[in-house]
Amino acid sequence: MYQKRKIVLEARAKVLKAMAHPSRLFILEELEQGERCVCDLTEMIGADISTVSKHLSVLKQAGIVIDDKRGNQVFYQLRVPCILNFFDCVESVLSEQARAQVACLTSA
Amino acid sequence: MYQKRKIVLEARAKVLKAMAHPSRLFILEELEQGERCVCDLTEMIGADISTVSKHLSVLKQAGIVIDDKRGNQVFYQLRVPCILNFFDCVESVLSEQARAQVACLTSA
DNA sequence: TGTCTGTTTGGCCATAATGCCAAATAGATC
DNA sequence: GATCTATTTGGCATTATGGCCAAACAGACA
Repeated sequence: MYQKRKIVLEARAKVLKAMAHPSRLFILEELEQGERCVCDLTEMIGADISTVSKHLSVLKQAGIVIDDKRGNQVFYQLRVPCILNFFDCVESVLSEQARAQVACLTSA
Repeated sequence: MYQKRKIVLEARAKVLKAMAHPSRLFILEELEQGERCVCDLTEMIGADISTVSKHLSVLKQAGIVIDDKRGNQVFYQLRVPCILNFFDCVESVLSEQARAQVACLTSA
């Protein structure tokens, strides 16, 4: 039952795992606007450039972004722009949580 | 720039992180069909029941599932069924990967 | 009450993720 | 070639995750 789907589910989990970090989500949102170089993203995030570079490599490894070296800069862009549509749903998880908390408070 | 969105992105990342495991994805797919007790899921997954219970608690903590104790069994169900719509997109990431690999092979 | 079944929790170990610094690499430009 | 800039990689410490076993807990039911 599970064994049969395991390969597929492992592949999906890998993509989700790559997205599951606030800095990487920020990068994806930013790339939704268009390509960005590592230095731009580094400045916006405010972490060490090596840290940002590693985040980008995680996203690249997962197949979510692609890179393009021009001159001595590397530009990253989304490979599959739909990736951010999901957040309507994630947000509904979060707003359900908020609603439940309010309900809990008002009933107390 | 990033600091302003950090809180929101951390919340989203938490939800994604909770989903980012093959057994937990399997659980979500299974719950899409309807509620399941821990014992059912444990048998399907084939891991220790304590392991499955912990996976369920991760999903519950993230607000993705809710539990309902009836008798001495605990039934879990999806709280936000849309959670699985996302996989059309995740699949497109994966199929892009596959396509790129084929392209790479044929050009070699 | 005793005990059986189903589930959760604590403890432990092995492995993976995060983030910084420092060093290596690659292009550009002098 | 020397050097400057942009980026990646290696190394390390810290923390989180995944999985099992054993123990605790909670209902059901004799």
